[in-house]
Amino acid sequence: MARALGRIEHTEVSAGGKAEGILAAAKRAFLAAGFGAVSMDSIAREASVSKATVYAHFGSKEELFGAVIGRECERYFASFSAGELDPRDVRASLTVLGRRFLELVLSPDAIALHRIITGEVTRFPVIGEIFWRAGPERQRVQVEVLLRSAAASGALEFADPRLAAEQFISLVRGEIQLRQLLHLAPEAGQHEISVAVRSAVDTFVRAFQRRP
Amino acid sequence: MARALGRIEHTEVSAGGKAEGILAAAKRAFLAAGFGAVSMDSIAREASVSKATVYAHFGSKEELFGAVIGRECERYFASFSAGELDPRDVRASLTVLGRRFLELVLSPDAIALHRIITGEVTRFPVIGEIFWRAGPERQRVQVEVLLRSAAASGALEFADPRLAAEQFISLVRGEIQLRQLLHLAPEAGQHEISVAVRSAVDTFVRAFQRRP
DNA sequence: GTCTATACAGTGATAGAC
DNA sequence: GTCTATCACTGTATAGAC
Repeated sequence: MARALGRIEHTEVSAGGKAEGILAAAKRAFLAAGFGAVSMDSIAREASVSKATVYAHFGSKEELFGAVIGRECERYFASFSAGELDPRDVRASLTVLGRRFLELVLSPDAIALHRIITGEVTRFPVIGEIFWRAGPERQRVQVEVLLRSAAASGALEFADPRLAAEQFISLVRGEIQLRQLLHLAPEAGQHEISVAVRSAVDTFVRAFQRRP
Repeated sequence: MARALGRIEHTEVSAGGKAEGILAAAKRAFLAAGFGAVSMDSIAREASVSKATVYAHFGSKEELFGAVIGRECERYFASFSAGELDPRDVRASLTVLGRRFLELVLSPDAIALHRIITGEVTRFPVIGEIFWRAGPERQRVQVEVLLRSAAASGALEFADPRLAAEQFISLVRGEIQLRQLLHLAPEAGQHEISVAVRSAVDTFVRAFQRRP
């Protein structure tokens, strides 16, 4: 009984063992400061374990970094979906999808992830492809599916739906993501997101509406 | 005479004294590997001076880094210009401008600069604003000037020229820049750039051409 | 200003006891 | 598996001679 209590007290932060606690601490540290500015000492301290325990679970700093990045890529972008959209009202569907996209890629964690991946891709070439497959490529595919059904319903017409999906995403992203990446704006509010999405949808629909 | 010869031999790489040589070496090292992965030792070795000389000119690694970044931002983006364009042939003007834009931002040095700035902006907040003012903001202003004259000549019409300029740049950039940033493509060839610009101009003109 | 030599802190990683 | 203590090494930065 006393032992069980002791164990419960020991798993203060995370409920999934020490490996989870280490991953959580490493995630916070890496996303906040980058790879080079974080030490294994600080991660161990933050996770309330010794440095040797960190090395018992992850063979090196690089390995721990890779585990964190792969995990976060899957976690964040898995939530993006084009489901529950009405393909007949294409304007409303594009607006909802654009809003989901912007809310995701402008979230503080996604911005931090984007920063560290582009900053460290030279040292860890593999994380570029992991990020691309989990994020931008998956998003473009989802948009493309919606555009194809919109074309089938006759509302819009595309010579190249894949390219059109890419262009829609580019319009929605605009320059607002870059401003966030560069720390030029405090945070993107709901109003700002609404305005950006509406402008993008307007321009996109004008360009691709069926002509008589 | 012998002394002069000795001096000439000593300024092997750069013609502007040791500070220039140090800056050149630091630029190559930082752009290739990032801030954290570069040591002052390696910069001094590359510049053929001692480490103490580096510190005599730049008080710290951070100061040297800031000097390199500010310099390169100015150097690269200063070449972008919207001059010598015919505002009456708006399609041709947009194509030329889009090509200039893509050739600039997809150049290996610009990609490397973009990577390191977004990667280190958390540690050096000031470089975000330096980059923004020298690059994206200046480019958007140039595009906006062209769009206003195109609207005056009657070819296109814009409710918000500033927003339209932002959207044109977003369309031209597409996803090709991100693929370069993530090391997913070896390099952007002339053909790829031509295709990307043509698609962007097509969509943009369809969205903003004057309607009867 | 420039060099050689070095101080000093901090890093990633490991050995050995429990 | 986990800890304490320690290793070998590299990093930034500086002192002192010239």
